[in-house]
Amino acid sequence: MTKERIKDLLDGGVADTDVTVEGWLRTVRHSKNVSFLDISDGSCMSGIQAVAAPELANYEAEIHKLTTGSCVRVDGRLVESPGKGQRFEIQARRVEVVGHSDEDYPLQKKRHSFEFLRTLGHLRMRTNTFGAVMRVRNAAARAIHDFFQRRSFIHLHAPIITLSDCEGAGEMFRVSALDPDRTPRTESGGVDYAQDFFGKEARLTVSGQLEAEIAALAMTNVYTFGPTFRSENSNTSRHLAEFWMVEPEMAFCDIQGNMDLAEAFLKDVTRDVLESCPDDMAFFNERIDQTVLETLAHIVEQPFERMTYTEAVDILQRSGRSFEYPVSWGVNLQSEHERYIVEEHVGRPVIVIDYPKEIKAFYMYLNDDERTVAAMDVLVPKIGEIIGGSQREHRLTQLRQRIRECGLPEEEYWWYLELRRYGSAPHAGFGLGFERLVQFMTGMGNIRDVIPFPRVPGFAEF
RNA sequence: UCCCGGGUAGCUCAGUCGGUAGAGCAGGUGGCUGUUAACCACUUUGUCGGGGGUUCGAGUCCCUCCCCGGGAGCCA
Repeated sequence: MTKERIKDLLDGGVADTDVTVEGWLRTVRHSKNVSFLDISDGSCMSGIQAVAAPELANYEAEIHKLTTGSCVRVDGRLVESPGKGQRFEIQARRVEVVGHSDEDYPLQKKRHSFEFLRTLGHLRMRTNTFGAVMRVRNAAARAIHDFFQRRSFIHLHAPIITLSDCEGAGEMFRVSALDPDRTPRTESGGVDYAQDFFGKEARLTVSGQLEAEIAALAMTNVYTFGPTFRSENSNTSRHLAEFWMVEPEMAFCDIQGNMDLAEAFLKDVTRDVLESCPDDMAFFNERIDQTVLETLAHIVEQPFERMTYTEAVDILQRSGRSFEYPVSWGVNLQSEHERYIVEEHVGRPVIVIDYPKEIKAFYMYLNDDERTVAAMDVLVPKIGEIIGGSQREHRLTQLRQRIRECGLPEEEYWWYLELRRYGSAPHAGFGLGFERLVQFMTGMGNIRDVIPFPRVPGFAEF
């Protein structure tokens, strides 16, 4: 008698062997002479059907009263199913009710709205969709580590708590051990953070990039894959207050090498997930977004288009389109502009580089034209920007100049500047929002449904 | 944060001109059946998102707040 996961039974089970499965009932169908239990253990899309006959000792007392959501352990014989709809089923020899489910179990056999399921964070993973999301998310995470490990990138654990507001990448959550009702004050009346836990004002990280640069200038190629926090009041289907970010950083690398890595990364990870989760992906293509497999095939098969910001502006201006936000050289590309270029003009992913320095961060490499920086955005259909990155400014003089131009306090970047004094090297990297990648690969419309426990303004339940 | 659209039974929704609320599903009871979101009959269930206002009377009209969705901004 072997205890196996349902996935393994359906993939490689041998008929007429004894098996044990443990899981939760998706549905139950009781007849007078037989009960059908659809058991799922989360290991794969489909469950397995167990058939229980009235001869079983606890049939009347327990089995016949089983309801959806109950947890059971079934010992029995794996047999070829005489019924339609499944290859194997289990002729139960023993059905143990591990955990009874009350009759007000909120998950029904019919389809639920994702909004409703969001209020059931403790149960929604038992549904088809969230099970599939969790498995694809897992496969994508593994694919990401595999991609970098194959290339000898070192996985860097960047800090969660940070003292620097460096990047200015967004509003940050404060971290404090002070009693909020009795905060110590300085003479000028402000909070005296010198008395706080770290002796300074501390926050949750918005990016591991600057720490990744430290590591790249010692280990050559590194990547971070960890949680990131933004306290912006963003109420959209693409933003979370807590999300996971992937940030590779490479020494001896310029914007071209950065683009090459980003493209290879998306292609490899996508291919990997398509191969490792065929059933889940078929489900998403059938029930969630009927173009998702086609879109992903494009990612894997077709080369990404590459263009400069200046060329993108030119395309938009000559498109004959009237955009809500007019296009001119120097303005940021809006969602509508990115979508036009990706979905209508090119029809496949696009990498845009060399943006005006005024609309990009201080740390980006100043190009020879002294008007643009070596920034890079990877744009994909529907999601828009999925990757943002740049070649970093590794020259001390230029970096100092840019910090001044951006009105940032030089002293707070002392270590970042020192990296440019002690063996600086050209380096580049990018950031990828992991949930946006999962959204893109599953076709799920709302980012709150591709993370197990979403944190957004006004909501952090479960 | 801004602009739209919503919030009615456990879920998904309908509710006409302002006249005191309905369907399907789920749950319950009974029946039937190697069933597949099973089926058939009967049946329980409502602070109509909260507060205020207009009115003889408000699910319906007005104000306000909260929440959800779509889009935008910010961004990943």
